[in-house]
Amino acid sequence: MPVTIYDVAREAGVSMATVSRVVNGNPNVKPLTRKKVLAAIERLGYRPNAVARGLASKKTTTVGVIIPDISSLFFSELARGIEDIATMYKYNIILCNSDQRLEKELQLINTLLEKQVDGLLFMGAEIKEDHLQALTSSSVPTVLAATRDADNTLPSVTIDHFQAAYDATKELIDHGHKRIAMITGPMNDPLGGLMRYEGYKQALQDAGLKLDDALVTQGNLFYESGLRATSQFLSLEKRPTAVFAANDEMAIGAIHAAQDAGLKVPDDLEVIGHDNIRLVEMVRPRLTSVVQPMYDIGAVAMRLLTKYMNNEQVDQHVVLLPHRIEYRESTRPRATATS
Amino acid sequence: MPVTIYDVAREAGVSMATVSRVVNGNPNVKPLTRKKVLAAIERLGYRPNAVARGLASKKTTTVGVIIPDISSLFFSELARGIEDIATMYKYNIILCNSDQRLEKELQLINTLLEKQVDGLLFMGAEIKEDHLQALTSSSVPTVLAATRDADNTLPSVTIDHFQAAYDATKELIDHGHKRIAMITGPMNDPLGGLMRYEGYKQALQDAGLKLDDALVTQGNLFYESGLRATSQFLSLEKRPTAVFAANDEMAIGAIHAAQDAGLKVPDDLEVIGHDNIRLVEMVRPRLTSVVQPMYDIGAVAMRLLTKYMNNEQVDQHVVLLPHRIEYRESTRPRATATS
DNA sequence: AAATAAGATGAAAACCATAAAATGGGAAAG
DNA sequence: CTTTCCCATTTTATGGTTTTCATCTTATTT
Repeated sequence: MPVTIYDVAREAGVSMATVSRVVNGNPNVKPLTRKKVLAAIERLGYRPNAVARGLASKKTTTVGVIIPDISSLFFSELARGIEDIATMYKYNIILCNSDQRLEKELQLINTLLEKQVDGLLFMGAEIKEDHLQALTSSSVPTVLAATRDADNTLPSVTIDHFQAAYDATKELIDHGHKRIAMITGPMNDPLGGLMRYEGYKQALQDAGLKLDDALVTQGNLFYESGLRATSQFLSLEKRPTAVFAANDEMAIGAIHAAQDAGLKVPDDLEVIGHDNIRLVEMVRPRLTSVVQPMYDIGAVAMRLLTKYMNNEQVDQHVVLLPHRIEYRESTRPRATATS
Repeated sequence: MPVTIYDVAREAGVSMATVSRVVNGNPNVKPLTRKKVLAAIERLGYRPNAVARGLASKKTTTVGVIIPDISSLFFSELARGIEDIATMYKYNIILCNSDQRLEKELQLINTLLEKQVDGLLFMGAEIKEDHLQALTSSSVPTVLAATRDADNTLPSVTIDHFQAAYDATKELIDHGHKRIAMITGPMNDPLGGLMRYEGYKQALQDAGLKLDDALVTQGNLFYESGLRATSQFLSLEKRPTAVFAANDEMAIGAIHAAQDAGLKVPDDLEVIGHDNIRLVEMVRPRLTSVVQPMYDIGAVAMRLLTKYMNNEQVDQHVVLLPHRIEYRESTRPRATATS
């Protein structure tokens, strides 16, 4: 039977209320009393029971995190950002993998609410009506990280995926390419899939290039699919001379497909990836990539959540973090203004 | 104000005890009563409060997971194994990053025990007396994953690191190499650092090769350090012709260092990595690596923990999972028995 | 010195569930 | 027709805190 606050009270010759005050750093305690209590705590090896505390205070200092797959480089980086900030604000994290399966996501939301989390951080692709309903079925604050719902009902932290894809494509266009392929993400993902594709299309259109459906393939974000898509591109009669991939893993697949076909990157094929995961430094040539600041997205999302949990004023509930392109050797040196 | 079990009881015209039974699937409830209760739950949108339940039942169905760094490919894979099995057994996971800092580790153990986790899963390098003491300061079952304490006091799940390193080195020896370099992990890590080094040494010794200190460098497990270590090796007068790296990231660094120096892998330099993380498929040439089944280690560790949490009989508290070498193109084809 | 304010402490209720003990009704056993 | 047993259910106690609210000290003001 573990030591309770009552035992400490008896040992110190005070009431439990006083012990509680000492433990919680309430200033209204005489120094001498505090000392006695602290001594008793030490002597007995008292360890507060957070469950009891949670029941009494209706706060668990725990937030639920629903993530598609923690073993993905992308999400694990995000998770680290979340956890770091959570720690900073004295929260713990219950981490759950959803594999982006709707049913599981809904069930997880429910489980986490049962566990009385103080807040919820949700990552996933599409946010459906079901999600919204489940997430608002209690008054627990929720923040979306690296995703958004269509109507911006919920607070969210993302980058501007349309613009990011636009910029990447524009960069390739500026390099003089006319045939630019794209390996998209799953199109049921409104941001990472659809939005990036839209940005690509828009950039082509603005440059007066016409979209060639043969140069667009939907990938599944994994290396293999980038490899496959690209070797298919390269088997075309009219090959692309540049590839924009919706994530880095596929982009690396693209590089290797080119190399396997005896082509040089970037000379014969330029490649731009997306996300700038740590992998980009571990390929030859190193991969030029659109920086999506995963860690920061996680960190900012968590910070935002703490504000909601503390009823702080929030002026912007939809946060767009800046993106940029990190240039490496999978693209040719940038055209500096020359004649 | 949320709906409580009491509200449901009133609505259904029964006592809270009966509601509790229905919610917990206790069979001793008349079908009609169960139906009434279920209807009331539905009508009121009742959601059990897991904190209250935890206080009353002294079980939280939550386990604490202390991991060095979730953003590492190695550990995130492990974490996924843990989480999958946890889910299977209806547990949730509180995930904490320790960065392998002793102070933080101890503090996390304490926090998790305060939160009344039903079990603890610990990952880290060295297990010191402090750890043991903190981990046994309560009677919460603990399992070590991918690490062990020196005396095997605690249950653990690992592979045989000595043997794994021995095998990898032996493989290179069998390829006829006389100068085999090693990039070790941090030596304060008894398993991933020291043990692998010991295995390497033993293999050399058994083959009658003598250890050359110039061919051993301590790395920090990151890509860069593999890159640096190898380019240093290659600047030696008497170059190594093969490299064994204590993890894959460093091994990939080794490959690139060789390539940057104009050498061919595996023709001029054979490289073997360790862990077989997903990255090994994303380099050219693809990396031969010692398979450390991260996912399985996590899964088995979690399974073991569930046994302890349910007071099941455990016959082996120190589990060694099998390892093997996965051959790819960074090593030459294996010598099949020829003349 | 009296009145008042402020600070320190304690007693008891509340938090929401589970667990153990008690109750009542009906069936089987004697 | 009791007695015993079983089943479904209720009653009561319990878990370990925090949180009012009341009380008692002590300090401050006039």
